[in-house]
Amino acid sequence: MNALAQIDSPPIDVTPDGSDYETVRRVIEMITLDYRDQPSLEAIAFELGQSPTQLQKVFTRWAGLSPKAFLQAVTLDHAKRLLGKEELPLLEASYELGLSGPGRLHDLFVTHEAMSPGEWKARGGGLTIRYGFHPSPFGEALVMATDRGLSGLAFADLGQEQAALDDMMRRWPNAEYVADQEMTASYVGRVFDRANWSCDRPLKVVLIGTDFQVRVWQSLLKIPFGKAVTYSDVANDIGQPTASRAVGAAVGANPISFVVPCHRALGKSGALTGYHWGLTRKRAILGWEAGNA
DNA sequence: GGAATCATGTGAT
DNA sequence: ATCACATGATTCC
Repeated sequence: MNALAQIDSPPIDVTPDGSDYETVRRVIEMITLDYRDQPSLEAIAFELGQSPTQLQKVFTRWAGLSPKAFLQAVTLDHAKRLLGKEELPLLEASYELGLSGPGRLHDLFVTHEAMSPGEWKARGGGLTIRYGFHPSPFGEALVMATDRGLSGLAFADLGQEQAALDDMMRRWPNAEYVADQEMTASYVGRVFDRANWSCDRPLKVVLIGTDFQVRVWQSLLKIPFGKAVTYSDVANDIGQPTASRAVGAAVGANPISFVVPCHRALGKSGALTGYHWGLTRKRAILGWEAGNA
């Protein structure tokens, strides 16, 4: 092999193929679980059966940060910095439930559309939802879409795909589900490849939830890339300052992870309080954003 | 710094 | 009605 062979993978941007994530996931897990004894890079590499340099390389390619810098990026200290910086762009054009409207709400250009109350009550009845699994930078992604747009995005660790699918199907039990990898594949490229983010055609997203939930999710969409807010910030933003706990519940019910950036909601102390698809993944996404901001 | 405790709004049963 | 929460503030160690 010649010297060029080692740059066979394009250095531009993160590869959307999910191959690095399993490694990264375990590193993050070890670092945060045993943060008391601060395992060295060597110790981690040994545990994973890899050489330190190899590990370093994989991690940096994935995160845009060295493991050390990454670790720093997910500490309380840094999280607090993400918080204080920017207020939500208070109450920009509000959207009526059931009405659709475009808006520049995310670095990923998104138009969202909410279900009408009637459609919500039907629990997905009369709706056809197509779904498929695809590798993503954060593990296997389950993508769901109606003919109106993206309606669900979930993550699964290896072997947990069925559980993720069950979880998602429970939300709209009366919908008809059709496996359709081909159809969902187009969304994966749009969502996980940043090169496609700020381009011509906005990503269409369908918010299926109660009135309150949809308001919370719309609020989340306003948080810029690499920034974060607290649950009470969101509560304020939707005009119910005492409802921060309810906001937490609604954030937790977010069906379109990553696109609706529920990972950018933190506790007031800056602590990562919870994530439906695992705290490790929340750290991973936040850290990845820190490295790619 | 925690741990315990309270007020709290929403959504599911 | 009642219960479980991805909260937050307060009040103790």
